[in-house]
Amino acid sequence: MASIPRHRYTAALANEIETRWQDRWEERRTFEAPNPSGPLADPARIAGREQLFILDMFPYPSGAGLHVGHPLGYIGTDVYGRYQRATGHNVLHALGYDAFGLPAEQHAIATGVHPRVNTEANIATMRRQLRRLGLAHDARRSISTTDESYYRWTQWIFLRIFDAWYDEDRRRARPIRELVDEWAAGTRPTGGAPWAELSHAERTRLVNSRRLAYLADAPVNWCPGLGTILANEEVTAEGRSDIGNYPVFTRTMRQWTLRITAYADRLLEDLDRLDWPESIKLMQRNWIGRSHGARVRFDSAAGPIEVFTTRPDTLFGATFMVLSPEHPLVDALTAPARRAEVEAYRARAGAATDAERASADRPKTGVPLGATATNPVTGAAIPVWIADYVLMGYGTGAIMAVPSGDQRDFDFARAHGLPIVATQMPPDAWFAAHGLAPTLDCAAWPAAFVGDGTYVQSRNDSLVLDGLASIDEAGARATAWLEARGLGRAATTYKLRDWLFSRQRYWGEPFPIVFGDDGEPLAVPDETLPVRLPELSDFTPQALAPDDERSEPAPPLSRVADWVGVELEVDDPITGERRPRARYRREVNVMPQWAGSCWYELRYLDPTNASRFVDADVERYWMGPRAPGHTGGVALYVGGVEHAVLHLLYARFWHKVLHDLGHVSSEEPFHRLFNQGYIQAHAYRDPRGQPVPAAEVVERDGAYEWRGEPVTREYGKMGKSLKNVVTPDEMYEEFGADTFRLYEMSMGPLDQSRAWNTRDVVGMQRFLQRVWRNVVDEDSGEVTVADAPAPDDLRRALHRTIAGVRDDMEGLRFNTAIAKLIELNNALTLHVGDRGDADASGAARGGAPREVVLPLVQMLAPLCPHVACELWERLGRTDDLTYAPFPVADPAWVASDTVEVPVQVNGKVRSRVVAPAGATDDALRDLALADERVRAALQGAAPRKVIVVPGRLVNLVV
RNA sequence: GCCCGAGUGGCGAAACGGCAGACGCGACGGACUCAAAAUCCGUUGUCCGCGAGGGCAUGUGGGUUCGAUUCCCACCUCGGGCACCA
Repeated sequence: MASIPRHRYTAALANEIETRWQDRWEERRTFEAPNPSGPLADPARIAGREQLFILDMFPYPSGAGLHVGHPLGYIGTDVYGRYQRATGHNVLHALGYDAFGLPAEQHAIATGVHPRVNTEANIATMRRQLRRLGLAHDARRSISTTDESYYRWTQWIFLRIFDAWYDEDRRRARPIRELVDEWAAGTRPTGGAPWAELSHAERTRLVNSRRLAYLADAPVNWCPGLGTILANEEVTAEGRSDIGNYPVFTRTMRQWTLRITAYADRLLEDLDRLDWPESIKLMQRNWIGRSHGARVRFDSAAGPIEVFTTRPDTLFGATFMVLSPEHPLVDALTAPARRAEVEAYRARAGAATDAERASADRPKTGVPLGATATNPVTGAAIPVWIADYVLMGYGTGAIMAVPSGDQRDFDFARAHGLPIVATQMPPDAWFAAHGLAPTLDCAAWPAAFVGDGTYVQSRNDSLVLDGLASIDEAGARATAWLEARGLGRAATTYKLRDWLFSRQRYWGEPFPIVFGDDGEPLAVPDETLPVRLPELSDFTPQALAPDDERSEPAPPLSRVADWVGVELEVDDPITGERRPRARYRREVNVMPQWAGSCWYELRYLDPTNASRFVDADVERYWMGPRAPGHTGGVALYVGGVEHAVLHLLYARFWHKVLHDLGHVSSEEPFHRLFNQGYIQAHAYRDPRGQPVPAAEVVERDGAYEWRGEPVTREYGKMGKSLKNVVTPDEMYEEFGADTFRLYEMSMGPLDQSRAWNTRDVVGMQRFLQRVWRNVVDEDSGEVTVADAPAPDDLRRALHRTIAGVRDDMEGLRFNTAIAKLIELNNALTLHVGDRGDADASGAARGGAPREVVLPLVQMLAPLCPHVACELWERLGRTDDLTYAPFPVADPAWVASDTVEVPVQVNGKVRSRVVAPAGATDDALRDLALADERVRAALQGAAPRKVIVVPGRLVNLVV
């Protein structure tokens, strides 16, 4: 041990430096970002600096603690933020905690510790672990969604949504009072009986039915295993809960629902204005699932049946109809002779879980109702069936079946012997691909034909599609024909459903809603917020068997009688006047996990504001639109891809409501989104399949062993159960935070997933040791830099590095920025000479030039700030490195006077020539032709063609 | 099934259509050490050759181009999303 030089940059020294600088940053409040006004204002520090709001998806405070994968994105934003501070920006960067919701509550139930106790302990642990990472966060702005001072405003925003309706004409939300006023004034039809003829109760129900937050009896995802309903987005394709993997059943219940579908078009169209990864935009587009087509009326004995179709052009091929088993007209249409069979089928369909109904490749079942409907273009009476492949929740819950043009209908027709009529002649290639001669006899077809084909057998007295060849044109003609006769109209349908917003749990925001005797919801007055979540000693949901579909939700809050009953003065939604004090019953459901994350970025801006959720000027400063047409929003939002259709859709929706109602200037919450990858790890199992500690596995000749026993390797997430967790604390201990940060950033592009390899971390530690050694003598601790100017080649390397690193930092390419800095330091080391053997010899060579060392340290600062600050100070700088202007490349030194140009013969590199920078094409060609090796390669032949890329390459084509 | 994305040394990865493999790990050789660790220096895609040098190489097969890891088409493999959405 004595042989290690006293002043070597070891983990111990790194730890000492890091904790010292972390304390100093905190004392000096280095990372506090000033607001333009309000309690966090500091106009002097804002002047001349452009604002920049960068954001991480905030974590939920897990009891499991952090592993090395968690901070990847946080380090990325920290590096970017520190770089932007050095380029003169006023950077807002903070981190809060998403602490309400099912994960925290499930954990609390498992451990028997109250979620608040748990949550607070976990937040404290995470704060400590993250502080040790040296993140440049403004600590004043950290919030937890469970703080009363926070969820008070979550409730307040909910009330704004409750008190709003969507005006389709103006394409925006408006206060519900304006709707009441327009109805009362008679300027807007109610869609039913005139306002004046309605009773107060009827008016209340009408108004409530139009709110953006409404109670509705609707099919919901009931999950007895969790004791709550779930949003569609929280249910997996297998029909199980995202959390806990319990069965989910479809049940009709009266639940809070948010009218996100009103925003479907804007959520879809505004994606085009966002700087987001295309893949995420695509996922949101698919989730919203807008389809254009037509609604068409088919008359039946029980009244008109309306269908939605994207292919009105194929109406002539509609040979039967299929209704969803839950369709309201099924009863009326069912012939007495068919009733028993229909009822049996409906019962079976109802009992099937979503999982069973979801698999697309199972046989198409269904039963006929014994009724017919009239095809509006052919006048034919076609049979009506029910089948579970038609879903009540999409379109109208009924379809016209065109077996020749839709594979599902084709399968169904084949299974049940229903007629198939072609309306298009498929192209010859289609038949050829199926090994078939062209024919209109669909009995010979192996599948439905979907695509452009010439229309046939598609005409009646007044509508002729025959001879057309385009789906769009034929569809437009058919739709126009239907519209002219009142039989249908162009229509748009979405996959997106309204957002089921209540949970029968304890650990969430209580609704700021009470009920009177009529059972209609009423908003509690704003000034009574927050509606506090009562402290319960028994917070567990009632134990329900996960498979018991018939169980009933029992929200824990319903057990708190003195909380549920409340005496209040509330405003009458119809008159707008305050009612006399009376007794009400509180809503006992709570909001879902996603509520708090729908607006948290706004609270970072103004965390202490007691009179508004965020000050308008402060919001405009940080998030306002940057130019006409700009959506505004966070400048850079970094997080995992798993929230593509959950948090990211919900937050956009809330933000748009707030924008419509004039509460925020930005139209979108997150202007630029970046998805960081995941850090994964190898895990190892012994021959019995038991995971063994990954850290103790050794590799021998390409195989893996643990305690002499062969083990198998797999790859996946880090987790306790796989015994492959590596924690940041271990990395701090073994290498220091700077090395850890550098390693994570050097592993590859930030948006790519990669495998953790503790073995590789040492590379970055060696790099920092070499940098350190170029500045500080390892034995004496003396700073050894020289004031003499750097030689030209070193200076050139410096300026090229500066230009490259700036580029990489802007583009979040930290891995290549680090590679460039290592190269520069290697060049510097070469210049200083091998100092491994002597102290005097290094000094004799004059040490590393200060003009290179200082910018190198500055460029390192965003990546490994502690050691950079330490070196900066040891180099005699007394100014704050965090705000020292980032080095600027001198173009004169980025270019060099000579360039080495590769010479190709027929596209293969045969030689290189050195030419002056800016040499003409002719000069380059002559140099190339004069080259010995080129002449050998040409073997006396004269090039037929010469391609010269100035400064880059010569290619001689023989 | 449909829709995205990705395939480059032993490993993580670089490369505005222009020198494939920067940078790091590992491995091998050396220095220092009684020794080991740590650190430092050198070599390291692959094949042929003593060498100078040359051949082959970016999942596979085609194409565009003077020139393709990069652009286009088809296929294979892996990863992700959606999944009876009419």
